[in-house]
Amino acid sequence: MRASGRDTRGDHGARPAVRPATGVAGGSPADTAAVEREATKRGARTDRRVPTLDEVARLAGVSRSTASRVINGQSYVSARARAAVTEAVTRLGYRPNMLARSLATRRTNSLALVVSEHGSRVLDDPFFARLLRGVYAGLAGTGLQLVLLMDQDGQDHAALGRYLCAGHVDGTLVVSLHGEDPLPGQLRSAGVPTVLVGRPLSTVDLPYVDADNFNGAVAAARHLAAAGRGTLVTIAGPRDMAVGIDRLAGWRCGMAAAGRRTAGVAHGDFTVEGGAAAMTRLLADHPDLDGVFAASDLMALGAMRALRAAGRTVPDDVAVVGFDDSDLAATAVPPLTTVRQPVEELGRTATWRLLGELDAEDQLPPSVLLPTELVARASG
Amino acid sequence: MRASGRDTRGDHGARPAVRPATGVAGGSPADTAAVEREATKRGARTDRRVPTLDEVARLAGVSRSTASRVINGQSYVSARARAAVTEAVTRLGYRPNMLARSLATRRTNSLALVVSEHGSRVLDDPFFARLLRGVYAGLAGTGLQLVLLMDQDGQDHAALGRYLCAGHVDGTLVVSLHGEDPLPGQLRSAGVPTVLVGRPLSTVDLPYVDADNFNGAVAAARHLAAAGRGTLVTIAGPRDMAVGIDRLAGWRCGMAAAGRRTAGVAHGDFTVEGGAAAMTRLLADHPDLDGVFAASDLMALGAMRALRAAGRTVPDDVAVVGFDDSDLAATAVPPLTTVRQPVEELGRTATWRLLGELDAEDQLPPSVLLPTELVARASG
DNA sequence: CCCAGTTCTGAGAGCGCTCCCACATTCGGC
DNA sequence: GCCGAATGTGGGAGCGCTCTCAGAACTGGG
Repeated sequence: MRASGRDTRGDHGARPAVRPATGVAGGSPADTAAVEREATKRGARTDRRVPTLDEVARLAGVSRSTASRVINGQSYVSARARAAVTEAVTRLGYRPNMLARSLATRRTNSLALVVSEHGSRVLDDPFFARLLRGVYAGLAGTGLQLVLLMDQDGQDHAALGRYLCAGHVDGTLVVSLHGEDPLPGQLRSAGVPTVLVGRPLSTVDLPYVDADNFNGAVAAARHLAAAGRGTLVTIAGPRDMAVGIDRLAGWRCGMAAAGRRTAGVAHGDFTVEGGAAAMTRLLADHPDLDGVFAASDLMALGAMRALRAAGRTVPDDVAVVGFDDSDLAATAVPPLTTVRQPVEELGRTATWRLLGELDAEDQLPPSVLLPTELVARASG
Repeated sequence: MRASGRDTRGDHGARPAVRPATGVAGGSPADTAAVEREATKRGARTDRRVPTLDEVARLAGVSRSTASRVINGQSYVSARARAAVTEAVTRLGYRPNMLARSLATRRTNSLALVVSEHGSRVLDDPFFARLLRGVYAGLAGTGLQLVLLMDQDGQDHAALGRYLCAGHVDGTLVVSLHGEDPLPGQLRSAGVPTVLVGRPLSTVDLPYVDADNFNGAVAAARHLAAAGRGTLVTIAGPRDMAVGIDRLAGWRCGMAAAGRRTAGVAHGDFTVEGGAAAMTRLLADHPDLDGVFAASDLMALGAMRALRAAGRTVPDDVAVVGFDDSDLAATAVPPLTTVRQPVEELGRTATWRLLGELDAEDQLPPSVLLPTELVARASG
């Protein structure tokens, strides 16, 4: 028994009392036996049979068809039959088996939000929380269940695609695509209605919803150039994501339009640490820099931390502009000048677009771009 | 068409060019039409028929049984048949329909992680990111898909239970239970293998895995009492969660054991803001306080912010002790003294326990409590 | 009282897959 | 050459549900 040596209790719900400190680390649960256990062997489910529609019908003294009609609230059912079935349902504690229903109707009433990113990383970025809020808002009142899927560590990336294409969900929202991810192509060819959040890099024929990253970055460049800063650098996002590419392109374009050149570019991974590291590199290469545009708020915060550590003040020595306008931007010290993108609306719009797809509405816009705008605060 | 007035583009994947700023907010996508649209009307799926096992078998010139054997990698298949089926599968782009397979096998090869909390709130708390990491670690190599489910705004809480009990998943991990949530009971009676993360308040006969909150809080009390602080207060968690109750009980017990009494208790909701508000209240009631134990790191950070705002220094004027030992604790200024709970291991252990349940292993511990320990840093 | 129209009901054929069972082959050993 | 075992294959009955269709049971107007 693997749990030997670990403090265990069976008195569920009992009020805890002072006990000797729990100790004894014991073997890690992720031991070899657990790892080698294959999925195929799994599944000796509780054998307590769950009641089926047939049993309900028999108990109610009607046919399966009539029972089904009652359960799905259809008309053309006599009051007597309806009462009998309702009674039988509660007596038996019947719950319709969704799998069987879905198999027959070809609908699951659930959608997936896929984050093409390792799970643990996702939850650290406030972007996803906001996006999720938007998606939920878009889903309100539809009766659809949203399931979240993320890359798992011990599992190849293709498992996600297999899951989605196997009929588990009616539609898919894909966010945070990297490089040439095969996922959109798979979904496309499997005929799973899909909307991408964020422009894909690969040319896949799927609708997407994105913020206008390009023009947001143009605005940032224009702002810093107009502020009379001399040596401007940028902390760009990953090279393998459209959002990184677009913001860098916009920045370059805005700089060019203002007749300026970019002194230096460093790439970060949208995290605070990445931003700080990039800033440190930029400071080493361009000690005279006095303005920086970071492609995300988190990276801007990291940059500010690195600047502070290097003895520079913000905004006096160096102006900092971020991107996102997350909650952290306004509460930062000093408050962060940033480019606002409507993240909730991104989620809501993508959801709404996907629902349209499911309803086979025509006249749907192929893709949608939502406006971004510069929010000037104290940092630059 | 609802999207009228919004900037749309069809040139998927094209490099963006400078465009006039996107504007025109347009009507919110979550308009009435979208809300009233019922789930039942949904689902005109792409009509491109997906190939079935029958078609694969026919193309390969074998029976459905043989085709199935090949696809599931069983033995007793001739090399010739195997090759023919493999060929047919790729030619047709066949993907097994999981719904049908699950219906027949009564297994779905997926587990749910249910967060009994509104989605948007979840992602703000680093606890969940760590827990998720642990769950993924526990799942590595099993081939099981994890789906995340959270409370949705426009949907009654029961929808979650219905989803889980309807055969969508083989097992469920439930975290962040509040009060007398009916969910565990539903899962129990539906026979869905379930492990709770965190002690439930209701007396439901389900195994749980939890940190030793009680003794952790005892240690915090002992620590503050031994530090020679005179007036000690605590910021407790929600009254409707076991984790809140247990930490408060532990604190009280530890204080009593040290022959001290608690000057004041304020409840927070585990967020930074809640912690700050609670601290402000406590300061008003007990201006002479010089030590505070917050039931979470986030609340401790909020408390530190409120203390700073009130002109108190940490730890000179007031000692602060948190709970969790999240990443934020070590990087806080000053670094936070806190009670470490092994969150990743909590996730790993719960997962491992659930896998054991699925494999119908006997000798499984009913419930497990993992040790906590005080980590002394500068804040108190 | 008959017949068209409406309301109600049940039989039965799927949905796409698995898996048991029976039947065909092949193989090796005496 | 014969027989049991090992190996390969197809038929068919489910899994639990939906949904069409045909027919039964009521209406009520002429």
